[in-house]
Parts: sequence; C-alpha cells; structure tokens
Amino acid sequence: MTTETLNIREMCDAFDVTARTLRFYEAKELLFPIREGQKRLFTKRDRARLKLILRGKRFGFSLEEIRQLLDLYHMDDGQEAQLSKSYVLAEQHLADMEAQKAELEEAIGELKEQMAWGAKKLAELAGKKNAAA
Amino acid sequence: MTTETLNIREMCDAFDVTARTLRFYEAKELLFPIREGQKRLFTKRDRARLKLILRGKRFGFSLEEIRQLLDLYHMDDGQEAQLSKSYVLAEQHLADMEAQKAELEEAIGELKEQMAWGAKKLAELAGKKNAAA
DNA sequence: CGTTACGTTTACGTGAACGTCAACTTTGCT
DNA sequence: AGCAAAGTTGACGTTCACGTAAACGTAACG
Repeated sequence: MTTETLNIREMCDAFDVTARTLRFYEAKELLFPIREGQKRLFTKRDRARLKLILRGKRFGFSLEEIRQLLDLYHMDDGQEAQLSKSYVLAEQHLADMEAQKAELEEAIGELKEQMAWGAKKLAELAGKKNAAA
Repeated sequence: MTTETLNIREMCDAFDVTARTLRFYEAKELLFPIREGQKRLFTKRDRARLKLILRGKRFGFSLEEIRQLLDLYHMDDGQEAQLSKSYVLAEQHLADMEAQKAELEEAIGELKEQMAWGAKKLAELAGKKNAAA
C-alpha cells in the first residue's frame, strides 16, 4: 500500500506549501481533492497538478492562466471542444515560454559579463592592498 | 542632438509603462531621473536600468531584489565594499536564473509532449468526422 | 471523559505593485 | 491675460496570493 492519497499535512510537506495554499488552490479550482468525510485527500492527479502549478508560478504565470493550462494536462478523451481550446492556449504559452527562454539566456549572458567586470575590479583592489602591504 | 534625455511621456511610450509606474520606481529608488525644475528627465542610465527592471520582473524577481542587483550594473569604481556585496548577490541571482533555465527547458519539453498528445487526439476526432461524412 | 492533535470553514488582514482621482504648478500657445 | 496640456505630489483604492486568527468538528489516546 503505497499511500494512494495524501492528507493535507503530507501534501504540505511533500511540496513545501501551506495548508492555506492548498485550500486556496482548491477554492480557485486548481485542485480537486476528494473528501473522506470532511477531510481532504489529495490524489495522484492533484499531485501532478500541484507540481505544474508551482512550476507555472515560477515562470510568472498567474493562477488563472495556470488553471486554464492545466486542462490540457488532465484532459481525458471526449471533450473535443475543450481540447482544441486548450490546445490554442497551450500554443500561446509555449510561445511565451520559448521567448522567455531566449531572454533568459540573454540575461544570463549579460549578467556573466557584468560579473566578469566586477571580478576584475575586485582583483585590482586586492592587488592594490597587497602592493600597499 | 539625439535627445539625450526623455521626459516622462516619452519614457512611457518607449517602454510601455505608465507614468505612475515610473514615479513608483523612483520612489523605490530603482530610477533616478534628474529634475529640470519640477519635471523628471530620464537619462540613458535610467533607460538602461528600466530595461533591466522590466527584464527582472519577467523572471519573477521582486523590485527589491532587482534594486539590489542593479547596483552591480551601474557600479562606478571606488565602492569596494558595495562591489563585493553586489557580486555575491549576483552569484545567487545567476544561480537562480540558470536553475530557472533548466526548469524552463524541462517544462517546454513536457508541454510539447502534451501538445503532441493533444494534436493526435484532435486528428483522431477529425478523422471520425470525415469517416462519418 | 477530558484534552491533544489535526482538520475544517469563515472572515478579516497583509505586502507588492501599481491604478485612480483630486488638487496644484508650470509651460506653451493664442 | 487666458487657458489647455503636461506634469507634480499626496492619498486612497484595487488585485493577487496568500497569512492569520477565531470558532468549530472529530478522532484517538491515556
């Protein structure tokens, strides 16, 4: 029995989020934990979704944008209209992400340049100190 | 005379931000436009900084984080202590950005996979339609 | 049976990053 | 001189993504 579902505390620990966050995501219809009586039980699907949510956040997407994207990932067959809608959304997101990647690479390059300049300056200063001693 | 400085409106147009945003960034010490009487004049340095600010934002850094990073970029010689502090900060940011890049690449890969799956499903549905006709 | 732990709902609070509006100055026409 | 356009400083409002606290349910433990 490899604990098919997680309770809220286990979920928090597994993903390093607070219970409040999980409930908030449920309220926003990003997660759909099942209920055992009153309590929430997070399924494998919820875990997959949360992983994508947190990733989306790191890339600057809003929860609402993420919610829409998630539909593509857990789309079970038989929802033709939704599927093609999700597909278009995904294309847009993909474009965003590839643009972001390009810019990120540029930014990394520039930051490295600046750091090289800084390192040189620091070396010079260290040199002066030694010369003075 | 290639307009050495920009007034607030030109600055807004050039970077697609509002005047409120520029004043806000000044209040937060991210920009330092000079004053001609009462009015703000944005220099080349401000333009460079704003470009970095907007980029930083797209990568999910807070304005405060960005403010600290900017110091590395406009560091004039003669501020030894600050320089090495900025350098350390920059190293951290660089690490963040490279991690982000790696994750972004992974996410792009996965999204593409999902889209391929979606495309296949859509093709199947289109096939059924044709078969029915 | 009490209480301790864990979870729940409801509701108000918060910080970041601006938007919006009012009440001025200042500047440029005419 | 008159007046509109552009800019300024407060000051308050707003949205997002939660934090925090209160009041309650329930289940197990000693």
